[in-house]
Amino acid sequence: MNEPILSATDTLNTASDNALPDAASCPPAAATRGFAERVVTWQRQHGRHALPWQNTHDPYRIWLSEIMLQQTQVATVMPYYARFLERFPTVADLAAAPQAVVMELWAGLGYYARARNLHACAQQVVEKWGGKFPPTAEDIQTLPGIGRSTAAAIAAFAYGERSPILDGNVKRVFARHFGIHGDPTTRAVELRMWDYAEKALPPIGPDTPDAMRSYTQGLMDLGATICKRGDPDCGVCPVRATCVALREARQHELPTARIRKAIPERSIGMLIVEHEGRVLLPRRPATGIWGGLLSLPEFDGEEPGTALATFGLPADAIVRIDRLALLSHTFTHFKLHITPWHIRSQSAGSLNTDDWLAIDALPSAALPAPVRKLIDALYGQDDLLR
DNA sequence: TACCCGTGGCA
DNA sequence: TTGCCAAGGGT
Repeated sequence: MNEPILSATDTLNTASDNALPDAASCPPAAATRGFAERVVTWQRQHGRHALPWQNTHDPYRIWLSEIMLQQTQVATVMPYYARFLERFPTVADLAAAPQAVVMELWAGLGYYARARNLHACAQQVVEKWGGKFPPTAEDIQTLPGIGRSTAAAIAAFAYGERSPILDGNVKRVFARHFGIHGDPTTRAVELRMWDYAEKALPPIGPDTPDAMRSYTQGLMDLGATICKRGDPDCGVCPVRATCVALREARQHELPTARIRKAIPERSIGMLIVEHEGRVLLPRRPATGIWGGLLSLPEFDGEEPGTALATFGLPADAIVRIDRLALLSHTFTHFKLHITPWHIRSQSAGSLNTDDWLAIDALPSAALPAPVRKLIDALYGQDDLLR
C-alpha cells in the first residue's frame, strides 16, 4: 500500500464514549474515500472464497446461509447448512415441508424464531413471489426473518445490488477504522454506523455488481480474519493506513464495550416420564424460549412435590423415581439450573396421547440443547448424528 | 426503545 | 471459571 495517508480522519467526531452523538454529524467524504476499493482488492486476494454458500448467485442458498449465520459462527452453521440443502434443495421443497420437520433439522442451532420465520419466508416466496426471491433488497426485507442487513447481504451476493450491510463484523471494523465511539448496540450509534455504511459503499460504475459482492464479503472477512475482537492483526490490514484506532493505538478500546446487566438465575425441575417405551415430550408454544420445540415437562424449584399430580400423573401410577445429575445451561439473558427426574410410570395418567414420543424416535427429535443432553445421557445416544 | 431470543467457542 | 459475543430480527 503506497497510497497517501488520508488526514481527513482528523476531522472525525471525537465525542467521548457514550456521549450523545451529534445527530447532524455525518461522515466526512474524505474519511470513506478509497476505503471500499482497498477492501475489494484485498478480498479478491486474501478473503475467503471456499465457504459452502459462496461461489453461487442462487438467492435461496445465499438466503439460507444468511439466516443460519445470524448471531451464529461459521463452523457451527456448516453441518446444519449441508443437512438443510440435502433435505430441501429448493425453496419450494422447504415451503412444502411440515414445520415440525424444519424444527427437527434446526434443533440445536438456537434462536428458534429463525426456523419458524425461515419456513414462513419460504412459503411467502412461493406464494407471493412465484417461487423466486424478490429482485431488490427493499422487497427482500419485507419477508419474515429478514432485516435491513440480511436483505442487503442477500441482494449484494445474489444480484450485486449496491446496498450496505451492518453486522457485528462491520460494526467492529467501522468503530475502529472510523473511530466511532459509543455502544454500537444503541440506536444512536447504530444509526451513525448505517450512515458510514452507505457512504463507504463502492462507487457506482460498470463493475458495481462484482465490486459489491467482493466488498460485502470483504467486510465480513476483514472482521472475521483481521479485525478480530481480541487481537486485531493490524500489520496486514488493507485499510491500516487510514485506521483511526490504529493511529491512536486504541484498537482494544473500540468498539466501545456495552454495559451488561448481571443475568438472573433460575432453578427448575424437569421430568423424564417413561411409560411403555415412550417419553413425555409436549411441544412448546410457538413463542417464548425454545418455541416450537419438543421439551420435557418442567416445574419451578427442584423437588417434584405436587408437580406430578399437576401434570396428570397420579401417585399410584409411579413405579420409580430417580433424581439425575444437576445440569446448568446459560442463555444470553439468564442462567438455568435443571434438576432432572427420571420417572417410570405404569400408566399414562390423564396425559395427552400426542405428547408421548417413542424412545427409538428420540435421536431425530426437535429438542433444545440441554434436553438433548439429558436424553442422550439417559438413553445412550452418544454423539452420533446431532 | 430496550428487551427477548440459543448455542458454542474462546480468551 | 467466567464473560464475551458471533453474517440480527421481532416486538
